Amino acid sequence: MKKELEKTYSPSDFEKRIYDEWCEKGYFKPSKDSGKGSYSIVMPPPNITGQLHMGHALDNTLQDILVRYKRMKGFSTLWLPGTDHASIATEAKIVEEMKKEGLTKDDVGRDGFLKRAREWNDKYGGRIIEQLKKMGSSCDWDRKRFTLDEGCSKAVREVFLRLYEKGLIYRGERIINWCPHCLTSISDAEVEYETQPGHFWHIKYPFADGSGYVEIATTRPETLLGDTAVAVHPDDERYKALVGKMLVLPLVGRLIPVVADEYVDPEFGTGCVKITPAHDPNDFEVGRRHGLELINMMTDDARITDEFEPYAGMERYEARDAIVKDLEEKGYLISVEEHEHNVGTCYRCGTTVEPRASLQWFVKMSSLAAPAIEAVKDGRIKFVPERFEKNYLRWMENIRDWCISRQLWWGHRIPAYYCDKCGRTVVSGDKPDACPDCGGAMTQDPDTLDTWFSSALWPFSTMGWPDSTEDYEKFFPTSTLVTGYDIITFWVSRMIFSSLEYTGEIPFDTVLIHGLVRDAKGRKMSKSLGNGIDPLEVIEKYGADALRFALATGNSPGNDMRFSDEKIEAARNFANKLWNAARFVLINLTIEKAELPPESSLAIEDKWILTRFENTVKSVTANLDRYELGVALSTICDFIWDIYCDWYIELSKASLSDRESERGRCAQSVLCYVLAETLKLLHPFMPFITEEIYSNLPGTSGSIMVSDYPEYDAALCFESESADMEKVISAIKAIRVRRAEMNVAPSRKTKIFIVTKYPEAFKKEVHPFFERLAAASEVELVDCYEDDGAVRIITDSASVYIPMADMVDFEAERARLTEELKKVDGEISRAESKLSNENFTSRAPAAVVGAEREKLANYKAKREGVLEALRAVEGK
RNA sequence: GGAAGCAUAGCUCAGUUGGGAGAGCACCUGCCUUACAAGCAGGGGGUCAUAGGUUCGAGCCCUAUUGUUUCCACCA
Repeated sequence: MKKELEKTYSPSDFEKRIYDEWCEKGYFKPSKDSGKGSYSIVMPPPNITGQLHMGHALDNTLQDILVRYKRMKGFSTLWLPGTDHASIATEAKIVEEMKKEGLTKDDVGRDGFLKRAREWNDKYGGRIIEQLKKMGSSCDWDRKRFTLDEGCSKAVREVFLRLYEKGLIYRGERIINWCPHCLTSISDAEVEYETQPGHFWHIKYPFADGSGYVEIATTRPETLLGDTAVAVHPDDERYKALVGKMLVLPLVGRLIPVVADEYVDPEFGTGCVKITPAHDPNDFEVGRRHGLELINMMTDDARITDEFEPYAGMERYEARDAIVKDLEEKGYLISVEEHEHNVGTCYRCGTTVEPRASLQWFVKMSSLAAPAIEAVKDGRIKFVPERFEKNYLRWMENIRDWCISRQLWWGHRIPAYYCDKCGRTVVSGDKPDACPDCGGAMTQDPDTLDTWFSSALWPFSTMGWPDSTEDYEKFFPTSTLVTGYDIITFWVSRMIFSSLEYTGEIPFDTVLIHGLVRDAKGRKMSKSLGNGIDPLEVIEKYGADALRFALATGNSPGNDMRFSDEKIEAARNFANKLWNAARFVLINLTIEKAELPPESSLAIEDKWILTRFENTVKSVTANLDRYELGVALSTICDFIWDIYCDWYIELSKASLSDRESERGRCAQSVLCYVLAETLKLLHPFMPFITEEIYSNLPGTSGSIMVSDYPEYDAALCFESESADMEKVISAIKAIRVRRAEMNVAPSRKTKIFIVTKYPEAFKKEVHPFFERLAAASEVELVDCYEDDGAVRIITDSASVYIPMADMVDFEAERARLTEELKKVDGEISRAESKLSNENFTSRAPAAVVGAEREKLANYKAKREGVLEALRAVEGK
């Protein structure tokens, strides 16, 4: 026995219960292959430090929509979840936590630290997963993975070894971006540039022989401590003679040469550049070409090193001030200009990064990038929307080697071992017992790998690679990757080249890109602004379905969206509307099961709603297949609200007045059938409410989750009857408009006469519609009507007369009809001129021309009606 | 410096291969009508940034301009 729904939509009453049922019944697991093939998504793994925010909510809503849709379509569907160890972010949290106890990393040691990190992961790592469940995410949780678990670690080691053996991983001293706060190197992609006001200091570098000086300009005067040359352009006539001369480095006294190098732009500044090879990537290259010394003048935490008294130990900006002051006092400072420049900052902590020469591990990118570029160019991997391909390609085509080593403990430790005695390097999955050369003891590299190194393997490491597993065979390559445009470079690009290199296959065929969720004012949600909206609070207050609706609608792929109370309320209101429509249906139900009646029993309004429904199915599936999720959802929403509720339910009330009649039972069946099918259409978007209602409908068995998604069925399209029903609807609307214009109280029911071309068969069916929906006390269909004291309503298919002599102002009526005639005439001439254009009729598609002809005919028919009405009021 | 997006109703945004401009919210007028006031019925409101072009036909395609946002690169 089905129960009635509660009076008010209260999602918290059932969302949890339903989710638990789904889990228990194993609906999130991939079904056996039904011949349709498989569909798989790997979840972008949220950081274990993370709490669910709107970005996750959006990302996961989109994935769940796709996954639920494909599952109902019959694909063997897998959505594989997991979390990311997020080395820098997590390590920073642990360090912070230890600081409260007065401890540092060195105090607890590597093992002690990792123990703490693992404990931290056990405690908080699952938090975001639980939060994702509240969204309704239909992931196979039993397959949940972690970027630092055994399988992922194995994949990482395998990849490192393979790349090393191919010579694609190397260790070398290069300029890298150093974060003095996180105390680690970071990759180029992890640097964010921001424009800051600064200065341009012009400084004298005197010649050693006392013959004057050169003027250089710099934004970072403190780096002069590390200068090992001054460079000029080889063709610069001003300085040609100076090349090879020696300069005395101010404050330091070191002798440095003037060198000639093409890198210098003679037009910029003074044309003389101080060269600090250890602290600038360009200077590093210049230094290499000229065999200059690398002088590292800063410590890990960006203080001046001991050899540079009196600045030793000073923090870098403090040293800058001191050095400028000394330069000025000693007469080296020529001038200071205001200068805006871009400063690189750490994407994690915002600290200004320090370019710094350092011994690190790198991935050689050029040969890896080529196939990754090709895969996108030749269309094997598609971006939605397409424009992000350019973004991706530009980055890939200009890629530089990837610095992968991090001076952190929380992460995959680099599988490289160095001989304590002879320094021999061995890269191996297991620790070698002794040096193969000299038998000395081996020590493992203390560094770990960039978090993104393991994320890059995610689509296949989670499927069991490098082993050949059942999941790998069935679900890899995956189908769709859903992610934000902000991590295309970090992650998407790296998955693509990794997958092609190691598995020989693309990791996914489509990348669905979404934008950022912003606040109501369009600002980025951030902790510091305090403008973040907590998805969990939204779920608490409005329900997960409303949140999902708000996130899935009203925006298009790749564009940022604003989230506001208004939006979530509108979403909740829609859920409430659907809830109440379902209540109406259930309240009126006496039938035990809702089979669709045979065509012969269907009334005109039944055929109409079925036709409208089928057309909705057609466009919704087309939209879904093109990743137009927002359009699909609003189409469903419009169908439910504007078509099903506002018209079909209202029309059905006439039939339901006698529920036990054949007509009444038929109406119940159609109400139920269309509702159930519509719920299926909506289910991927709003899984909870659809399940809750569906399970209460008669004749349904099992979960809506595993029901078949509606397929377009031409047999249920009754175009001609449907078109006739539309005519009745437009007549009802026209009557409502006239009544509203004339301020006729809704309570005042009036008799109406209709002169119409409705097909005979329908004439007897339409009375109740006008009675209920157009405030008619009585309806009479007549061949002609000749009462002058009536309100006239003219549509292209009917003329309606309402005898309300007291309401008729003939003057106004004449004016209105004249106005209407003018309008109709305008339309007729517009249509006629279009149709008389030979170019239009011969070149436009036949359907378009046909539609235009039909419009013309309708306008002409309406014109007749208006003319007739005008004659009637003429002279009154 | 390079590239891309956006510009449509008062606000926030849709607009699916080019075929008569839409929604939500806000506003105005009526309404407790056999579910729903988180609602119903009706209404006002747009030179689709500007200027050209292609086309029988342009919000949509092309070019330029203006405003705006973002990404990439980075010359000291």
